[in-house]
Amino acid sequence: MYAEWTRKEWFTIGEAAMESGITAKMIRHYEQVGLLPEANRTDAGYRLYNDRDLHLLRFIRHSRDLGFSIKQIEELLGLWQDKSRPSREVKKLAQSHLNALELKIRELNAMKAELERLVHCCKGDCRPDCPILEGLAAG
Amino acid sequence: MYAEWTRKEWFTIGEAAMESGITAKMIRHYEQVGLLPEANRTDAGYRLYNDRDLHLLRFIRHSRDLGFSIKQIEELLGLWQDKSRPSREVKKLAQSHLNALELKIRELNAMKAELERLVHCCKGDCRPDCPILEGLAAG
DNA sequence: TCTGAACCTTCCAATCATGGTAAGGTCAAG
DNA sequence: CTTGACCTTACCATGATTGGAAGGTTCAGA
Repeated sequence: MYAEWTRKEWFTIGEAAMESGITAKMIRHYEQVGLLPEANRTDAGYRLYNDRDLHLLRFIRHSRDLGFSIKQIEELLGLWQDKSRPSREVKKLAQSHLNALELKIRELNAMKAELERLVHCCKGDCRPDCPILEGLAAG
Repeated sequence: MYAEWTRKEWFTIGEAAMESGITAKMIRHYEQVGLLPEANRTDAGYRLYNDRDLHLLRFIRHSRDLGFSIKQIEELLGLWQDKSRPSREVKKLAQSHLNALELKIRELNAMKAELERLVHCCKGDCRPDCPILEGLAAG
């Protein structure tokens, strides 16, 4: 009955993709750019992933979901694997990304406000008068 | 005294760049991808721009500032130059971009909220315990 | 008239994360 | 033994922008 208690040990890239939520395409890409170590291979050359690898992939996916760049994730991975990191460094990195996010949000909100203003002024009927175009022409 | 009342008629690409706020590099690029018509040239091959061109460039710049894509600006320019457009079409285009903006803002705000949560939990000192890394590892 | 700085030209390449395709090898089930 | 679903590599495309290289032009000052 041992087998029933043993989890699957090795996963193909497709299975790893399903498990992690990262496409097989991107997993290969991450390996190529050095974000991931070279994967184990079968004799035929198929990539094989184990639980540790999946853990890593999930970490990457969650980092991407929060909008971290590949370069930042590389740093995060380094800190994650360094058991003696000062949490200060992680926080600094996260805070810096948070600032970038906030800046981007402010920019988009400014665009949104201005665009809303124009859109609300435009009747949107069959006639050609259009405050949106006038606004774009005038600045 | 005629000259005093006559504005400058022709601008080099560098001057047009200063006037419009679009870099010379991008003006050439926009011409190449068909957003701008081919510019007039001097005998030596230098591009020349007049007031109409500058007006066009400013329109493009304001559209970019509101986050419209090149393809959308192409459509906006078509509508702008079509004196018989129905304003409905302009409004539809603008509204669609507005929706995209709002979606993006929601996504970024979700990232921001989650990241803020993690950052607030992290002491950021010299010790290795880090809720940020734990959060990324756990999802 | 020469010279040098500040322009201009074209072409090619990089960025970032992702998607797509093609041409081929591998594997398990029928 | 075939079929279909997987895997492999390699190359190209997206979108907006930026960068550089290598070379021609313009203009002001010596």
